[in-house]
Amino acid sequence: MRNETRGRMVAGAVDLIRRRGLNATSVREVVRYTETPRGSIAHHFPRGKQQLVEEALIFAGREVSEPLEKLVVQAGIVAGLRDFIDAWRSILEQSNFEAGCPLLAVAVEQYVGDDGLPNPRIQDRLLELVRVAFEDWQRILSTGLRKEGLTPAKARRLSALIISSVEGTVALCRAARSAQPLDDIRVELEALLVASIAEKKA
Amino acid sequence: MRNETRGRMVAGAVDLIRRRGLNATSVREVVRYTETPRGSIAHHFPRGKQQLVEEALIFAGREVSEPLEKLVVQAGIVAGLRDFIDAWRSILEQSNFEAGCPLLAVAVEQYVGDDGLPNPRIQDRLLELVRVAFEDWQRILSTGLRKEGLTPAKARRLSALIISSVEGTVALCRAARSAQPLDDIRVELEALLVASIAEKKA
DNA sequence: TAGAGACTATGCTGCGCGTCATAGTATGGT
DNA sequence: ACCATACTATGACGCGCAGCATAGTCTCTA
Repeated sequence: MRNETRGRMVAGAVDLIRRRGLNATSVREVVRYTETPRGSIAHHFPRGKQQLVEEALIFAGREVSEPLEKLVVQAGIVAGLRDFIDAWRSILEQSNFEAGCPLLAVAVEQYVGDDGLPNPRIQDRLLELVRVAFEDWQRILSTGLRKEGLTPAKARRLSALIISSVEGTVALCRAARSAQPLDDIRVELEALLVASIAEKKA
Repeated sequence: MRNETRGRMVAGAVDLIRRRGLNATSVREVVRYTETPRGSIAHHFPRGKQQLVEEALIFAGREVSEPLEKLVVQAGIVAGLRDFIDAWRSILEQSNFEAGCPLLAVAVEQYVGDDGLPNPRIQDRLLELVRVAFEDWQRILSTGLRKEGLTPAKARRLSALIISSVEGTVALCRAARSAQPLDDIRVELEALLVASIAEKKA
């Protein structure tokens, strides 16, 4: 009967990974945090923590890509960029600069199992999910840029710059406890986009 | 007494945090990894893991800023950027895309102590060190940009863009197991720098 | 050459972890 | 009424962890 408990657990895992990172997020903590029954974790996620994290990454990726795709298609790449950045600013400010991007957290850590050793098998699987999510975002931005007349290569490079600089800036903002870096790169990225589009149209 | 053990421990902590992240790096693992005596950890770092990590962050920050400053002063900002990016590419490729930036790792996680809970006191101290290191890098790049005639505000924004995009890209490269994103942003960042400088001189 | 201070060896405590096993409860269909 | 199935409750197991304490060893100097 597809209970809501499962969804709460996934969303809670996303939120904890955002804040603490991958290895600092234990399944027991997810259970406490979401006030869900501890006994249900093995029931809903028979493959344990690995499965919970996998679903969290997929969920987190979609949470970004779905609204982004809608906006880029409807309002164009510049509006899409602005919204992309604003969304991250909200996450930062509403968490008092304690929350970041769960995908970045997984990309920067290595999964270490209960034996205290990195598990390459699981690590590869998680990185694959991170890669797919980032590629998805990049595809969306890239498509929007090509609609403005940019070449595929230029669109690929610019969308890579957007994603990596925003991801990096979110981390910088956490360290600085300020959204200033986000404002700074927003100005530069917008100007760069506008210039690249104008140049192509000339 | 000129003991090398201490230095090996700090360097080992840097390397492990680079690969695994902050919370996946245990003091005992540092000792195993560096083949240093376990009993010496409490001797050289009386404040325990916190102190070891603090020194690792300072060390890692300097490891970047010192060669960067030299190069920017001697060869200018464009050469500095190129070298900055090349250095990160080396770290990625020589580790088979398993190592990243230890500062970023700390910025993205929360320090969780042996009680399994985040420790805000220690977290604040670590974030402060990360902030200082990033600010140092930014100061160096910013100074190089102002020497080319850019305004302070523009120099601040561009240097923020450089640092955050490179940091973000290093993470993306780990997920993609490829240096392609780094090449992509290098092209765009160099073009942006050259254009910004030329525009100012006109 | 003897002693002091720097360094190393090793075991203990208490804790949280992920996983598994077992038992209990609720609910919907027949 | 019954029972299968979905879900929840709880405890045990073995592990690695950080921190600490105690005892042993080395080395430089006085």
